[in-house]
Order: sequence, then C-alpha cells, then structure tokens
Amino acid sequence: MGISDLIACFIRETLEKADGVAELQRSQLAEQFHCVPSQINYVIATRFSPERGYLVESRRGEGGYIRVIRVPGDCKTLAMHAINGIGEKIDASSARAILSNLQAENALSPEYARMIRAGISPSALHAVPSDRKGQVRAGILKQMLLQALCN
Amino acid sequence: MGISDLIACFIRETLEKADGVAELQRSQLAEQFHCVPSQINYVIATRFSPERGYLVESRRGEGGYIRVIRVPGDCKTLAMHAINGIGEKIDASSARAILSNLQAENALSPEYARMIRAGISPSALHAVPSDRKGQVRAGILKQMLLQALCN
DNA sequence: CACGCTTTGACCTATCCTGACCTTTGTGTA
DNA sequence: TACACAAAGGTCAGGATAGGTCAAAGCGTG
Repeated sequence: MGISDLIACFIRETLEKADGVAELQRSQLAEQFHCVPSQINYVIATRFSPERGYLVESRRGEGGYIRVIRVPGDCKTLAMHAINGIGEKIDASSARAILSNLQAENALSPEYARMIRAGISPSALHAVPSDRKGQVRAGILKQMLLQALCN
Repeated sequence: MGISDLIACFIRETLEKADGVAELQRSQLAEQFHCVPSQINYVIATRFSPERGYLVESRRGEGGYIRVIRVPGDCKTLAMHAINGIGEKIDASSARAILSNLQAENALSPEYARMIRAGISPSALHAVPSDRKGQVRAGILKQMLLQALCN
C-alpha cells in the first residue's frame, strides 16, 4: 500500500468520524504524510471525485481549506446517481471505486459487488480490444448495477 | 521439467502456505527464477486459469502485485464442469442454456443468474465488435460463474 | 519434419510521486 | 482606499515503478 492509499484511508476515517464532511488543510496533511502538497490533489482527484459519490469544495489564501463531502442520500438514489454518472466509458479504477462506495453505503451487497467485479475483471474482458475496454466495462457495469438495484 | 513448471510449483506452494491466496511481485519472481517477467504471465495464463479453478487479480504501478486465488475445493467440481464446457467462445443462446440448466439443478440462485444475464446481455456488450462477442461472452461467463458457484 | 509447448524481448498501459509554476484570498500598511 | 505581500490551494507535465500483450524464435517429441 502506497502513500496515496494511506492518505485516502485517513480521509475516509475523517469522513466517518465527522459525519460525512472532512475539512482538510492541504499543506498540513502533506507534512503529516511526508509528501508534496500536490499529492493530496492527486488522491482527491483519483479517489474522491463526484462520480465516486463525493463533492469537493476548497478555498485558497489565508485560512484556506479543502472540504470533502460524502454525498448523502438513500440507496436507490445513490445507485441511480452512480449509474447516471458512468457515461460512455469508464476506467478500471473508477469502476472499482464506484463499487466500493456503493458497498460502503449499503446500496450494494458484497455478493453482488463481487459478481460485478468478476464481470468487469481484466480476465473477463481479455478478448475485448483495448481501445474498447472502457466502453464495454461501462456497458456491463450499468446493466449489472441496474439489475442489482431491482433486486 | 522447464522453468514454467518450477514457477507453477512455487506458486502452488505459496498458495498452500498462504491458505489459498498468493500475492506475487512479477518482476521479483522473474528475477528469482532467472527469466523474463512476461514468463510469469505465461505461467499464470496456462496453469492458473479459471478453467483450472483460479481467480487472478492484479494491479500496476507503485506497489503493484499479482494475486492468485485458489477457489475452495468443495464447490469446485460443479463450477469446473460448467466452466470447462464453455470453451473459447459461446453464442448467446448456449449461454442462456447453461444458465438455466444450472438454475434447474439448484446450483445457481435466480438472483445470480439474473446478474449474469445482465452482464452478458446485448446492451451490456453493445460496444464489443461483433466478431469478438462470442469470446467476450465466454470470458465474462466464466469469471462470473466461478464467482457465483464458489461463494 | 511438423506440431505444440516454452522462452524471449520489444513495446504498451496503469498508477503513483514530484516539482516548477500559477491563481486566489486575507491582511497590514502607506 | 490601494497595494504589496504572505499564505493558502491548483495545474500540469514528466519521471519512476510495475504489470500486460503479442508475435517470433527455440526446442523436444512423435
């Protein structure tokens, strides 16, 4: 596990403790994890993007901050939101993140999540030409999420 | 016995010791056996395929790994039987037939069957070039069946 | 010798980490 | 009030690390 994962983990814990809103200080966090400040942006961009169910606000200058908000809502809404956010194509790690979010919100059972992961795993998509993988992953993900939603 | 067999043996031993989950470092393993990294992929592809009862996950970049998972023995027979019958590629109606057979034998719950059907439905696979649909369907079907039958 | 399994290497893709440079905002001072 | 300055945070391209793909060459055996 690299530093990025540690930072993401820390942010998730903060969100947990603080009831869905984490207010962070970029440079302070960077110092705490012995990394450059821009790595915090990297972590937020790759793990706390809107498609993954988070909102991010920030402010520069004196008293600046980065606020990560876990977007609230009931299971169905979250799942529909996730499906709508998928778009034409999706890369593997975004797909993984969406699934673990839905799972964390109890909008998706661990069993269904595992099935979906199996369905979009690299070995499953082996025969898809690489320039189409993103599209195919998106297609499968949407269909299976829809199915899982309707129990 | 060639190097591939030695590597396969080593992975099996690791699986034995580690209770069915081996986490490997491709380049490290390659160095250890004095071969090129891609030979590790060859070994995994030829000896740890879904047909043989293994799941494989991996991650690139810093902290990358290859994880080989041996599916538990008790559920293995049935799953292997179904999966081995699938082959390189499969058309939509044969896939449906396999699913309804398994369902009829009570080997597959209706929920899981529906998930799989969603995953290989035409809308899920719309972005796959038609000359590859059969192969892709087979890939997804195998992975998902392995997951569904072995939980 | 033909066939199939093995081995190799060139090239590709994904993920993470870093640093140089830029923009926004609050505040103290002339 | 205006302005300079310091204190945040933002962007982006590049480098490092690690696994993936594919086709061609090697090799052993019927």
